[in-house]
Amino acid sequence: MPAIGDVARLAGVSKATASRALTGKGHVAEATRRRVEHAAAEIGYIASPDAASLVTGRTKNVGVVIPFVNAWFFGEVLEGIERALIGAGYDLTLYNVPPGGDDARSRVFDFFLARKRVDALIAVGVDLDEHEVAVLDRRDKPVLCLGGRAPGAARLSIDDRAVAQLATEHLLHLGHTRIAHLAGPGAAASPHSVPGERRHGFLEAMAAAGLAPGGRANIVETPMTMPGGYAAALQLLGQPGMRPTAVVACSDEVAFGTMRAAERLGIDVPGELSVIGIDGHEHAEMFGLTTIEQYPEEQGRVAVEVVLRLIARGDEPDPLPDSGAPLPTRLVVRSSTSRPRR
Amino acid sequence: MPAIGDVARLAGVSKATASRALTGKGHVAEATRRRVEHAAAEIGYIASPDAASLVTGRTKNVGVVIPFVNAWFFGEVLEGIERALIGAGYDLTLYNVPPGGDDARSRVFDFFLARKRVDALIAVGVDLDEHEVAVLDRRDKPVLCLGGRAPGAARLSIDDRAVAQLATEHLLHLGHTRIAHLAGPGAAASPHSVPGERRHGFLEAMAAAGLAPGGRANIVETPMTMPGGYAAALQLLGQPGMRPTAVVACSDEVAFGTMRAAERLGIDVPGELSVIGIDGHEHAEMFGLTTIEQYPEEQGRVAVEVVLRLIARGDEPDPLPDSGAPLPTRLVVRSSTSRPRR
DNA sequence: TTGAAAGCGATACCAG
DNA sequence: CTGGTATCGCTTTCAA
Repeated sequence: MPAIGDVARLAGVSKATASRALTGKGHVAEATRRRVEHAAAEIGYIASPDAASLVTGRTKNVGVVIPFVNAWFFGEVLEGIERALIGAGYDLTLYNVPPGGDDARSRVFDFFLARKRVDALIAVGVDLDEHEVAVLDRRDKPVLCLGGRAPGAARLSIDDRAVAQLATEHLLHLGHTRIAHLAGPGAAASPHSVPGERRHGFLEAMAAAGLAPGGRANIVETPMTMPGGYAAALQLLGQPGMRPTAVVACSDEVAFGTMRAAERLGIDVPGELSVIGIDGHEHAEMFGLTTIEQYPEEQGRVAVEVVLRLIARGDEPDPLPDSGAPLPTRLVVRSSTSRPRR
Repeated sequence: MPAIGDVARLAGVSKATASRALTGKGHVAEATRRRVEHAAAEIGYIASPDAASLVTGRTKNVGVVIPFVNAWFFGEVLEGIERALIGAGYDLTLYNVPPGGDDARSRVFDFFLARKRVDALIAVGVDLDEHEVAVLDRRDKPVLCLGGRAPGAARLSIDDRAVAQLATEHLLHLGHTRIAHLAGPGAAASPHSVPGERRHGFLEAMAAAGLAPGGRANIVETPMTMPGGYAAALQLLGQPGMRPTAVVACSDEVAFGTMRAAERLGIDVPGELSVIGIDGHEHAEMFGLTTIEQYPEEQGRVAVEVVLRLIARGDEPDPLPDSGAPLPTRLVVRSSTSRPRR
């Protein structure tokens, strides 16, 4: 296994020069650099990142903490992050931290992330507490939250409240008045979580239309999955009487479940029930789902961009793009929403 | 940032003893060990994995190469692998290598994996060529394939051919004779790929029943996604005449798309069309899909088990469990298959 | 059981 | 622009 000394010897230079030539840091005569590079190629030299990390303190490795891999939104984000990191020459170390898995979670933060294996952390859809941030901070590892929050950490996200508000307004403008919301887990309990913000946006839009919901029967919480949405929608639509004419689902997957439940119950969409989702899921078009698109893969890309800036910074101010403006979203109207039937 | 020297000093021992006490390798008096551990805890000592790797050559890190993150099967496998690795104290470095992304792929193998950052590689659903294996081999990194193949590497997989055969037989036994197959991409071109093996199993079962397909019209290749299955099924079912009465889909997602297409065309499932999938997707129950389950998360777990054995081995023979028997699968009959209508 | 010292493989400072 | 050398933090002989 050739080391840099071998390269140096073969090229007839010192290790120092070989290093400079290979890393590109420091000045080396063009001719020398070529000789070194040739030598390296010839013996198949590959630098040891461990040795380099040991002295530089940088690992060219970013950690990603994510609550699910197998949910569309998170999978897209992860792919986006991975692509961008690889493109920048960084490795991605994956930590799956599902909600409620507190033991696994503290293990990740106190054992894995406390070591110096990563240069930074991207936390996707997770709220970090002070202790967790402190662990990273003490080691000078920048933290970037995508979607979630962490005390004192950089943060990138869409405006969840505004998005839910817009979704609701879309239905209101169509003439609906009996609108229900399928909220994510913990929406009522954690007002600053993604489900909480979306629920808030829904309520705000309803209130602004003078439709303060009597009782909470028209908000049902559900896991943000298709079977979750299916079950919740059955519950919501099953009883006749004051059945809603429209549903704001907290995610496209929940919306798909809702459409499926409607079908099961013989309720026509959009004739008898309008459904709007949030996400821009890749299946939305196929199902004709009206939704508010966000762009998770692109979000992953941007997150990497920001985090690399955070790593490289010489202490510039806020490295967030667009001075921290929310990430872009877009309403896409399809065939799952229409005016309520007379 | 405390180093092992600090721990040693505080505990009143040498670095050597501190190291032995902390790593558990080598004999240390019980009393001494406790003193060292106390000292370490007191100053918040955390070992530098880089320094350790530099001398041991082990990184406690396993690379995972996977073609998709955002497809149910692969997401499950990835979660299973992650959980098992973390449980064993290993980091997981993720490399997403989509089919056809040859540039990205060679970058991963020749740049990222050629370095000594990982102790082993798990390749999920990817075939590796000799060069790619050689890169790892030369560095003594074991390779384990899950689903795919690599020359000379350990391999774990279900029996794809038998699975497709069984799926087809299920339909045959129900009395179907006009059975179509929605195959994965490259099924005809690459007989040893997963889609290829499944296609083969389908054809074998058909031939065994004396139903050698006239023409290839009853095998359509499609991306293994729901929209893919939808489009392919529209094409397959759209023309009346010799429309099949049953479909073997190469995956559950394709099966879902097929069911959706049938619905769109007003074809009743299972009355006019039986559909069987392969995977055991978490939505299968909700859609009433008959399928052959495999257990991707569990497969991930087993893969980790094997790969850790590969890393640790003192050159024992075949470290595959069950002497290389195929991974378990199970037929689950639901409401998407029935006897053909008279 | 413990300690002293020799590396592991690179980078970076300081001279020249 | 280039070379010598200290250094990063740990593990591991080799002796005691």
